[in-house]
Formats: sequence, structure tokens, C-alpha cells
Amino acid sequence: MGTITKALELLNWFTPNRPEIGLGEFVRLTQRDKATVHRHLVELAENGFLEQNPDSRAYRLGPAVIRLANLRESLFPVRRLLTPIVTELSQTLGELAHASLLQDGALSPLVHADPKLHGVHVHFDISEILPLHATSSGIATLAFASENLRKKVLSQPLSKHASRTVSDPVVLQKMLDDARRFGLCTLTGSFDEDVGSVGAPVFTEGNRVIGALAVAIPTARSTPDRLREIARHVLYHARRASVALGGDFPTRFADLPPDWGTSRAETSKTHEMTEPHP
Amino acid sequence: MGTITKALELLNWFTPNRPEIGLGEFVRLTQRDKATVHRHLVELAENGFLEQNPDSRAYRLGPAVIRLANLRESLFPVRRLLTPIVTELSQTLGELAHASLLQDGALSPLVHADPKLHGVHVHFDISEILPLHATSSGIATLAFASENLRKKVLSQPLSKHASRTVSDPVVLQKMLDDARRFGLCTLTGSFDEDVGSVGAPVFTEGNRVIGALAVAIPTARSTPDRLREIARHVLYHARRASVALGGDFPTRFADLPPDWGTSRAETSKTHEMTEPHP
DNA sequence: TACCTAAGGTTCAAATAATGAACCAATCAA
DNA sequence: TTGATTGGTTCATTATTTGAACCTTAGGTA
Repeated sequence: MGTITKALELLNWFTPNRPEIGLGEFVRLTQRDKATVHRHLVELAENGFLEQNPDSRAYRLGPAVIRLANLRESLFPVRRLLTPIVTELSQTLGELAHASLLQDGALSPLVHADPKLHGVHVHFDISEILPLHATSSGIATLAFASENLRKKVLSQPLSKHASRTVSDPVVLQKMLDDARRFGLCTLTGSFDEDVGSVGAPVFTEGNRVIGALAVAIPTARSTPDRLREIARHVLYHARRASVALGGDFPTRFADLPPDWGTSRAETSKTHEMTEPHP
Repeated sequence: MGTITKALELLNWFTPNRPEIGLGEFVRLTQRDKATVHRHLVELAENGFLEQNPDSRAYRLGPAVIRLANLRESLFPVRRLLTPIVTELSQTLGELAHASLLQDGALSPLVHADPKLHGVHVHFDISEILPLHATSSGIATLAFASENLRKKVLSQPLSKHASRTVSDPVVLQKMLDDARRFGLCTLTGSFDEDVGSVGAPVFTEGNRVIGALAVAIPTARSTPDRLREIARHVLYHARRASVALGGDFPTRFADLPPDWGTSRAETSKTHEMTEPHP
């Protein structure tokens, strides 16, 4: 691993629960030498990627990331293009919608919209990273991503996020096949307990999947019929999003079978249990 | 210069006119060895800071910068806090207002708002970097920044941006003194031809200047009286902004003298011309 | 006060990782 | 076919990174 990567990886330790990190804590987190970590921190700070809290001397993300994000957005206005689509999707359905981009081996949220019409709504944190195997966005994306990435995810241990997160690669493979067939993925209680979601892939120039569009709802409101309705809208808007980004969206996916929207996880469970007893 | 800095500096070559940069162009721009540059680019891309256009193989800013910017903003919501203040300032005056943050030796725009009530309005590019010596925001910020930074700027050659950019360090020093006294700086035809602006510093925790709030108007609308009116509002909102960020704003600055708002640059010119003939 | 601890930060010889001249491969135009 | 331009790679040399030990400051405690 190069020095540059080592330094940049320091930036990934920040989370909503860990907004500032001191030298000592970085050393503990990274298991690297103090002097090394310190020089990396100084150099990142010199370039504006970190700044130091003058009181505690702890480090936090610096203004350079905002400057670069502004620049990137002004050059490639993905967010600007997707915002109205996400907003419209969320307005139409009265539920939380979001678009997330594939980055490294995960999705990072780009835009979200929530009309908050109901008493209960899904919590969504734009700074949280979405794993590919445990979210409908992730599976929808992965289904159309490179063979390489798919292999990588399928060969790694599948982290558990909620009671019904898929943990068997064989089941995941089947869900990816379904997602590729229908252009959609739906999950319930997979990433967040009591939350269901429907995701569809978004494509950019050259038929490449760039991420996904998804709607998330509390399971209390997620009847099979409602999920099918949501699926229709998600698919429609994912197509619009792809067109807006200059991507090709497959003209036609298979029609949803009658049992679609009944819990995949249940189906999977059956599958999972029957598999070892042929 | 460390490897990390060398790599991160590659990111600074992107501009609105140069949205994608190929290996060869990077080599030409940086005057560095091709192999070195290439390895840096690959490592930055591996970490999501760059992505490669699959057709042209040129590099562009990657999604990691957006992820980090989202995170930074969710941890330290400077933008969220300043947006309503900038918007209100711009609405009240009917002119373009912006807030910009001090980073490295320059200001980078964070938010801007423009009600666009008039046929003529100022062009503002959120991805453009504002030099400290040539903008009212910059001088207002620099006036309250560290002695170090002030020395650095005063000792460097002062780049020319428009016909009335201050190029004499002595004149700049005087403008900094004025800015410190009045809590304000006004300039005309300094960064953009035919644009006047009024800027005031914004402070964060521990009395540290974080950047500036400013209003920019076409010179066609910038009478001395109008500039004084704008100054009042900019100062008021800069105080609000500082309070919102947990900073101390000096309770009282000197009242503006009667000749304030008449072109500083003119005054400066006189000064500049009289200086060498004591 | 003296003493301890833990924090951030620094030093310098040793070791590793970055460097760059030369090379390869693909594409395009004449 | 040739030559020029592009992106990318190799490997011996070199220079930068590394890390054990050390320094300094701040806070706590007997």
C-alpha cells in the first residue's frame, strides 16, 4: 500500500459518531506508528483536507473537500440532475427516496428527499455508507456492475446489519439474478430493522452502472401491492435518471411475477434451508 | 514536499475550463515525471478521489470528494448555518451575496444567493478561488487572519485580476488596516471589471476568522450611498453568521468616515502616486 | 510542591518505498 | 509503412518514509 493511500485512508475514519479524531486515537484506530500518522495528518492538513481544532488539537475534515465537491459538481452535475428526479419520486409516492453512487465497494448517498407525510418515517443519514449486499440499492447496482466487483462481494463475508440481512452468497447470487431480470430489487429488514426498500440501477454514459435510485418505507406501510406500485415508479424514475446522465437504460425488463413483493428474505430462507438437503 | 502533497496537488489542476485531464497533460502541467504522475493518479483513483473517463482515459474528480463533503457538512454544518443568512442578505439588498471560507492562502466560495432582480447581474462561479488581496472578502478575511498569513501575502507578488487590482503591498497594508478598523472592505474593479463589492469577516469559535460574507454589484448600481447601505447590512449579517458559528464578533467597529464608499482604489492610486514623492 | 500520566509532537539512523530514464503498446494521420 | 502521440510499465538507483526513542506540555493527584 502506497503512502498516498495510507494518508487518504485516514479520512475514512470519520463518522457521525467520531467527528474529530486526535493523533492518539488515529494511532489506535490504524495500528500504525505515531510519527507516521502524525506526518500524514500534518500533510493532509496542509492541503486543507483536515483542519485542527485549535482547542483540543484533534483533527476534523477540512474545507478542501467542500471546495473539490463544489468543483466536481460544477463539472459533472450528477447531483443537480438527479435532485429533481429524486424529489419527484418522493413526492409522487409520499415516501423517502434517495440516489446513491457506487464508490469503492459500496454506495454513498448523493441526494435524498422525504415529504414526511406520515407520523413514522425512515431515518436516512446522507453520510452513512450503504453496503452492496444488504440494501436494495446495493443489490440493484451490483447486479449490473462489473463481474469483478460481483465476485469480490460474493467472496467476502457478508456483514449482518439487521435480522434479515442476506448472509449466504448463494442466496445473494439468486437475488442478483432476479435484479438483473426485473431491473429491480426489494428487501425488507435487511439494512434497517422494520424498513423495506425498492431499488433500481441508474446508468451513465457507455452503459455503465453509476449507482441506484431507491425508495425506503417502514414495514408498517409495505404491503405487497404497495411495493409493486413503488417498484413501478422507481423503475420509471431510474430510467429518467439514466437518460439525464446520458446512459442507456434497458428498454424492457421482465414483468414482475405475482409473488414479487412478498418477502424475498422469506423466499431466500426457504431456499437457504432446502439447499443443503438436495 | 512529501508524496502525499504531490498527489493531492494534482487535484488542484481541475478548473471549469479543464474538467478532465489526461496523463500527458498532467505531466505537462506539473513538470513531473510521467511514471510518478501516473502512479499518483492511479492511487488517487483507487481511493475514489479521481475517476477515469472510460472512453478518453482522462481523469476527473471522483465521488469520494462528494462523500467527504457530505460527511464534513453533516459533522460541521457551516453551509447549513450560513445558507439562510446569505439568502436573507441577498434578498434584503436584491443583490448577489456569498460566503467564502479561508483555505490555504485563498478563499473558496461556500454558498451564494442572487435574487436576480435586475437585468444586469454579477457572474459568480462557486468553483472559482478568490485571492485574498484582490477581493473585498479576501481583504476583510486577511485583516483578521494570523500575522503569518498576512506577511506571506504581503511578501508575495500581488497578481493582477482587473484594472484596479491593488498591486502595491503598501497600499494593501493600508486597506487591511482600514478593514480592521471598520470591520469592512469595499473594492471596485479589483477582481472583476465593472464589479464592486463589500465584504466583512466571519468568525468561528475562539475568535478565529473563518472567512467572509460579501455582496457584489455591478458598478452601474454602486453609488457611494448604496455602498454604505450595503455595508450596514453586510456587517449586520456577518455578525449573525459569526454568532451562528459560535464565534465572537467585535462589539463595535469605527463608524464609516464620510468619504467611505468613494473608490478606495482611487484613494489608493493617489496614495500610490504620492508615496514615492514624500 | 512534587510526582505521575497521557496527550501531542519531534529526531535521526535504518529500511523501505518513491523515483525516472528507458521501454512497450495502441491509436491516429500522413 | 512510418512517425508522432497517447497511456502505461519496468527496474536499478535514490531519496523519502519509517519508527523506536525522546521531548514537551497539560491535567490530575497525593
